[in-house]
Amino acid sequence: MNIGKAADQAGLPTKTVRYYDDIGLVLPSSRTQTGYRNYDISSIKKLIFVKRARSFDFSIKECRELLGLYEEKNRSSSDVRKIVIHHLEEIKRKEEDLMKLRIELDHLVNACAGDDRPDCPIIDYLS
Amino acid sequence: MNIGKAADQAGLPTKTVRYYDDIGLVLPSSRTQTGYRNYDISSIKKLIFVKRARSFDFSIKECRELLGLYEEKNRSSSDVRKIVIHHLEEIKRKEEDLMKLRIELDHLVNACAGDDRPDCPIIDYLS
DNA sequence: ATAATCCTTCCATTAAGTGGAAGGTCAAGA
DNA sequence: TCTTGACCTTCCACTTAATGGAAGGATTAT
Repeated sequence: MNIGKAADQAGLPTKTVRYYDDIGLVLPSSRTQTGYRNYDISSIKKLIFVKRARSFDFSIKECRELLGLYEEKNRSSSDVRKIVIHHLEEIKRKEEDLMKLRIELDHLVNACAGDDRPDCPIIDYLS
Repeated sequence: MNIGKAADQAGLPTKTVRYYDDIGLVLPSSRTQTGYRNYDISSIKKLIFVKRARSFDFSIKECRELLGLYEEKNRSSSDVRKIVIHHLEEIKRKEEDLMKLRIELDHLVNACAGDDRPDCPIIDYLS
């Protein structure tokens, strides 16, 4: 399958699939004599796997590790779990940070009249 | 004041202050004959302003707008408020996205035994 | 005088792609 | 057979908001 079809199957932009090849994340199964990338079912499954993992906000580095475990048939599920838990902690941390920001910004917005006068508690707060 | 002192006063790395000059966000008040940047009180206040705004996760572009309003003495507070509300919406959106991710990942982690067997609902889910 | 500590500019790197240019390939129709 | 259009290729630049380092000039302290 050509890269365009493969990208369609995986639901990824062609550019991204090419990029994943460039960085050695998901390689095409072969190349034609004229240099066209070929993707077989197995490589397309890997593209889909990466797409899902990315949608969970796993970094490319983490996707690489997960993909390794995906292919490793005598993996330990604990290895997978470890990566996901680590990522989960990261997400929780970010979520808390955002919550704090939201609360502070909410206060500022509520304190600001938002009219045509220059007096602004937001500007004051940032000064 | 030299850039090092100014950076200290603002609580920013020297590199960052130089970067803010490069992108025209906060310019030094002058330069010495030999090219050293000079920062006066007013420019240091701007650095501090930007530092605070960045800590609220405002983008450089937004900081530029806020800084413009900070300096504009006959601004309308509604203009400030508009920017902050927009940013707040963005933060709320991100927060919700993260919450959804966290919940899904939580489910996956709980479903995974995390032992030395290869069977893994997480991998299955991503496949 | 010289060493230490500043400062300067410029270039590369980070993450994860995206956009575009220049050019090669392939399949279909006239 | 020629050509047109839709593919495909590689390469380079750009995005965000800095950060790291190299090479070299300026200032300060001893």
